[in-house]
Amino acid sequence: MRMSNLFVQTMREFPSDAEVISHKMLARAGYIKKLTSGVYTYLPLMWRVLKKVENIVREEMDKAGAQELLMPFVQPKELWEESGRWAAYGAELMRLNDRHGREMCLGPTHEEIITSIARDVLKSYKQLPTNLYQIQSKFRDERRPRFGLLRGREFIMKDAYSFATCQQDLDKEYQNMWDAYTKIFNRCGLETKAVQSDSGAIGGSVSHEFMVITDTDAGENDVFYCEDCDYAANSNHAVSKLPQATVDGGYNEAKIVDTPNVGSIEELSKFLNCPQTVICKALVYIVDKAPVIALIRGDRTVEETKLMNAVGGLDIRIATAGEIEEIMKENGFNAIAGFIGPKGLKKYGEYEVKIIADKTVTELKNFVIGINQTDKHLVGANWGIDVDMPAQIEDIRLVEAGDFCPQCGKPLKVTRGIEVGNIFQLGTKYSAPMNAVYLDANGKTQPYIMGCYGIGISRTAAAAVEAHHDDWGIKWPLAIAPYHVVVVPVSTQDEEQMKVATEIYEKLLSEGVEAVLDDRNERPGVKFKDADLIGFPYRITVGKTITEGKVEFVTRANGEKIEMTPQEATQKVIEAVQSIE
RNA sequence: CGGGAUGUAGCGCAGCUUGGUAGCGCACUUCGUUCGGGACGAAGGGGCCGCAGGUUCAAAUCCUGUCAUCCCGACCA
Repeated sequence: MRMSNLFVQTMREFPSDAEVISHKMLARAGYIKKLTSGVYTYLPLMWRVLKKVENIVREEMDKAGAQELLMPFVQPKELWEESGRWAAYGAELMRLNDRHGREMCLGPTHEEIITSIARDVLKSYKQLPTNLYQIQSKFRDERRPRFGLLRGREFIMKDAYSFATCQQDLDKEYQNMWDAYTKIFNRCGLETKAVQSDSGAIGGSVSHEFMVITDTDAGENDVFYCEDCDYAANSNHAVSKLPQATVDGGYNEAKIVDTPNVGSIEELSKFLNCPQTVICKALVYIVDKAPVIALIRGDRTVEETKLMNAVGGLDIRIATAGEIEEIMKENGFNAIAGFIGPKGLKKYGEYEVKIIADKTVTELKNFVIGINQTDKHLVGANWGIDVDMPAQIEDIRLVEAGDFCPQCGKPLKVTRGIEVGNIFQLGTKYSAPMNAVYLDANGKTQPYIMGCYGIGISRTAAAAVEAHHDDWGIKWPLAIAPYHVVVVPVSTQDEEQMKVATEIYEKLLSEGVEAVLDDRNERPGVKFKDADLIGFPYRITVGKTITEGKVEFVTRANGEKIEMTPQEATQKVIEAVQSIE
């Protein structure tokens, strides 16, 4: 490709609406163009990158024994009602009507479709296990699209679904996919960490996310991991052993004390001159419209996903001041947030008040707790005497750096990660309600044991930019770069330079190297800046030293510049390209 | 969805307070000079000033509404 023909417009400045580095770089270097919020055109350079990521994914999936297909993007409501997700999925599902008023949606994921296809074909245990995948655009109407390709509403995803007759086969396929993912991300030039995660709206039990570790804003997930063993988990799922802490308040007797305007744990701890660890904090949540009181030790934070799962809900939020007021009133109290306690809270409208205690509060003695009276707290409380121990005790706390590893007891570290892939064990979550069954060896019908496996293709490409860039631009890993090399004649007016540059370029092309010849009549500075910004892994500069038979060979990844002959430079690129897996 | 901000050329912005022929830099076209890290000069092309109402002799500017975009909080590839 000649640069003069390449469909690209680099910009001197970053677009003002971009926040994270991958978005800034990709927009400025002419890879993507926003159409509307969270929806981007992949311009020719970007599309080449995406196709490379796709091909790596495709090769490894095929090697792992999965078969590719392509399912429709538009899907009928009926299938989603079979699985129960038409109601459960919420506003993120892009719904629309066809001309007959039939309700449809744009596929955010394809469990329903694949299950309906599988049940028509996979009728015998002899056809199992099997794994089907596709690479396709997905649509999710995100509450808040941001970070460019990292959180678009429309994005490209590889999604795979496995069907098995038993848990052992699912376990095997799960491991098989795990191994394939490790290879895929390695080949893309990305270091990933597999972390345990919550399985969220897709459902199921066991799941892992593949995270690109990056301590920047672009990493939307907190990952807790242990350096001494293999434990690693998303913060929404992580558990830990707690460091030693005071749990006995040391009060001789239970009594109600005035705590005027002392609504926060920090203030309360100062006011009473007691550690935060001897306070039992009560937080009011609304889970799918039902009220839930979460009890947790004062120094700790509730992990809302864990709480939501403990209740079995799909949506969680902290209650508003107004809702708290109503709940209090309905149960004969009058208190504001900061003075809430579990005692005496029974109902809210048609719902019962659920009380969930985190494990951290169960060991408290002579502790401090709210009693649903504004400006008052009970000190010296004990379970079973002053307050009933809640029936449901769960781990609902957010792990903190410095907590101890649940496996080996060493301190946990925290970092941020970009989730580029995930693997789930679904079990019969879809096959059972959708009556997706096969006949086993005894002629009995059984639901498939399913798994699903996703990779964000466009997100992976963006994550690669997050992981590989500098102030001047992108540093693509060779395997997913849009082109392998740019050949730059310093002056297009100089016949000798142009001649040698063109020869190098043509030789590279003939050897299967994806090369660009920067034949623009621009000053060298412009060409170098563009080369760095676009991120060609290699650059061969043909300048004045060509009279001595030398060109400059530049490696973008490390900035190394070496003088060599045109033949040597050409050979170096050819070898590098041939060494790509 | 709640809170905050912004919409003026492909990109980055000024102009708005105090209404009066729509500007600057980059990019683009032509000519000339330059030529190893985003050159210089000259001459050009490109705007429903987000959209719709209103006030006014006159609106990018004032008023009302609306739409869009971005940022901060709860979800996920």
